[in-house]
Amino acid sequence: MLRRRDELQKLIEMNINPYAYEFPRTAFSQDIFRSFDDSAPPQTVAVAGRIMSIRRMGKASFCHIQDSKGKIQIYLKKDDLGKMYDAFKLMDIGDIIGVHGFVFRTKMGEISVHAQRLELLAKSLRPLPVVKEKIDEHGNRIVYDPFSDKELRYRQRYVDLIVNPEVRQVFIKRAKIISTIRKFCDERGYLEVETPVLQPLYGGASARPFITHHNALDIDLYLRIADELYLKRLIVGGFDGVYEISKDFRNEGMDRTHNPEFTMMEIYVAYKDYMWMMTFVEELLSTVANEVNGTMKVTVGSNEVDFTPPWRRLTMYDAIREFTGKSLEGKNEKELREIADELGLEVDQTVGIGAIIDEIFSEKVEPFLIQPTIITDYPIEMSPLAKKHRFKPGLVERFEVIVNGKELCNAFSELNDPLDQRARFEEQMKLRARGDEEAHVLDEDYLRALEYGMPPTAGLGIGIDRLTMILTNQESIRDVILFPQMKPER
RNA sequence: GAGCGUGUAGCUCAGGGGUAGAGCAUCUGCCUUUUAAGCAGAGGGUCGAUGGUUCGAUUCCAUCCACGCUCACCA
Repeated sequence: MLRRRDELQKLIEMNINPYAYEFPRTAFSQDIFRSFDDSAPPQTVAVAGRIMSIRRMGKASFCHIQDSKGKIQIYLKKDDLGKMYDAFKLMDIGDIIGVHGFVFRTKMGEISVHAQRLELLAKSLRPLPVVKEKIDEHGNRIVYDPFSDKELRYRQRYVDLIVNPEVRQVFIKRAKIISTIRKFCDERGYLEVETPVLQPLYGGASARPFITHHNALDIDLYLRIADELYLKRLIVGGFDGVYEISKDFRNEGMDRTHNPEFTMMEIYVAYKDYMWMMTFVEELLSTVANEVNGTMKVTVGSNEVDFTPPWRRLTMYDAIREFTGKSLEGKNEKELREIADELGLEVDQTVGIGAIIDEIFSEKVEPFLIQPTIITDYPIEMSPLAKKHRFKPGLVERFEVIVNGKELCNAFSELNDPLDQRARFEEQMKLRARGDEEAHVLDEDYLRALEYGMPPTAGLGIGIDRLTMILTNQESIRDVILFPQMKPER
């Protein structure tokens, strides 16, 4: 750092502004490679980027600069640059430069830019973790001593992005996923809306909220745990389809698949039911997979996941029967506990039928569903916002999409009977009174909205972070969130 | 929240009760087509923090902090 300060001072003394105002770039690295032609006259370009390596040989040097699309080699000669070549001697890996020059091919065959003019655009004062690499005879990129410390990578994501180009690709894909979802929904006429992040009551999911305080009103507000209840209010208001892609916040543990703030896409479509939504989500996710990776198939860890529709659909009971040989249909709580016991599962004594079934499913079925699978018809106890099944008592019209052993989407035929909804909320309040901090809160205004009448509606939620994990083959949510939550540095 | 593990130079890592090591990076010199450039030389560390044991601790012990993995929790 001190040395670089000295260099900075010397550059200033040479009458060079180390922090330029702009640079008239005409080309990116990759575009130059694409358009290069050995037989054509040399093309003049202006490129800019960060110096990533330097090879000095007295009165001539090579360096690689990195721009947003890749790297390109620059050849600098004292004969061509004069005073600026001396300035170049004061430049380091990490500095951002602009180069005017012509494109040529070196003796070693690398397409490079022969610098005719050099400008310093930003002097770097902090040494970059230098990653050396070479391409072996098979064309594989070998990286020596990569910048791999996860704590540093997450805390200083800017450095991670500079040094680890594959990280950049993950976030480019993430943006593509979101823009594809948006385009897909817009094309079908659904309206993108924004609903409150700060809510006087939180709802739409089972989770503990973050609480904050509004000074002027002197009231506590909650950061939303879901968008659901506000979006359905908009269906009451007469929109045919509304969707929102936004951050939700849940005040719970963090691990490989959970970050306290995460991105959710929710969509509600009037006059549709969950059967319609199954086809919708198949089309949506297969389109997204195809747009992002150019194929419906994606490698996730040691599995290959194929999003080509149609996906397998089976009921939760059938899935449990298939994977455990046990039939849960019509069983009472005592019988279910016995079955759970036989399967070697420990189920808390206080929980009800729904939770026992959910436990069996989560442990014995879900992890083994690798290909996209639609699991339908969940126990009513777990789903206070879903409509009762039209002919299966005790169940609701709900489905989840399981991919690579994890829940990716959750959808229902939305409950639009205000009296039933009130009864369900009251059940939740009883759970809350018994100490379940994650039980839903009764929302009088939401009930009032339903009392005005909500058309039959299908709703869907997709965890964008988890979707990104699958489509980019990342095993931690922290690798698909630019700035994941960390404890403060001390 | 629990268990296990990690923390040493800018980065990646060795080491080990007696004042600290490598490669790359950095600095100096040579080098006008190099590419993990090369050659010769040099500098760089509160060994995560705080206590304890010891003549002596970076090393052993305890506590704390941060991170990772697994589990628990979690739609």
